[in-house]
Amino acid sequence: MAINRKMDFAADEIALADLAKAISHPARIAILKILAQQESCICGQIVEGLPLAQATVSQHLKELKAVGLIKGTIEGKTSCYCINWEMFNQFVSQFGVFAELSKNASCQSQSCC
Amino acid sequence: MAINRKMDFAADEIALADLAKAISHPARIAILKILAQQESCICGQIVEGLPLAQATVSQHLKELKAVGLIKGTIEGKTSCYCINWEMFNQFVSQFGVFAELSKNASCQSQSCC
DNA sequence: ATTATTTATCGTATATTTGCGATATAAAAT
DNA sequence: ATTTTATATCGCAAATATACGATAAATAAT
Repeated sequence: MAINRKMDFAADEIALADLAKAISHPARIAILKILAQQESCICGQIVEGLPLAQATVSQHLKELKAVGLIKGTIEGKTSCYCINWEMFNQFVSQFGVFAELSKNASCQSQSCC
Repeated sequence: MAINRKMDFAADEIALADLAKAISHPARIAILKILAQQESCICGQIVEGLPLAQATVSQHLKELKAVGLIKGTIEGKTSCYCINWEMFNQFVSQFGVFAELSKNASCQSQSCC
């Protein structure tokens, strides 16, 4: 890669890409589905629900937590995770930007595609 | 990684993860923004608009095209790309699934998060 | 016909991600 | 006090992703 060009992009583009990266693995999609179904809590049952080792699941949970898509607290011996809907909805709403940009597009030609 | 566990997940989870991965780099977010602004066409100006070498941009375009988020056609000497809104909207709509799952969640406790 | 322009692809170096066994940590159960 | 249980972290191997120079391919301009 020689050098990482990530920082040459706009902050909002980096932020959106980071959120997308957080859900760019089927395991992390599956985790979000499990958490959505149970609304909250669910501790280590996530491990049982996935075809991965405990260490690997823990790592995926860490990545989701790092970008703020889930919250996690320690409850005695176990850990408890849930979706951070505020962040999740903020993430999804960012896709509206693309449609807005296209509304006042400079060229509506559709000439080639 | 030893072995790739991707295929142990559900097809729809893999598909959504693949789309998310396609937009998990700021360069590809930036490309989609440029294409949205111009609605269609725009060939190699994308390269000018990005802080990356031509070969790198071409590779990013290829990835977006591979998942169907953009369409591209050759127009004589140049290439013309545009957003595939059908795929884009289908992608975004998939995030609604998570909210739906949470509606009939088995536990609304919010006890720990 | 030759040259210039545009874009895709190849090859390769480096960076990052993924996966997991081993181990650490910390609370609960005995 | 010791053992069991639950989860996070470390360290490493293998897989993927990123970046780009060099080059190919194909059209347009001269």
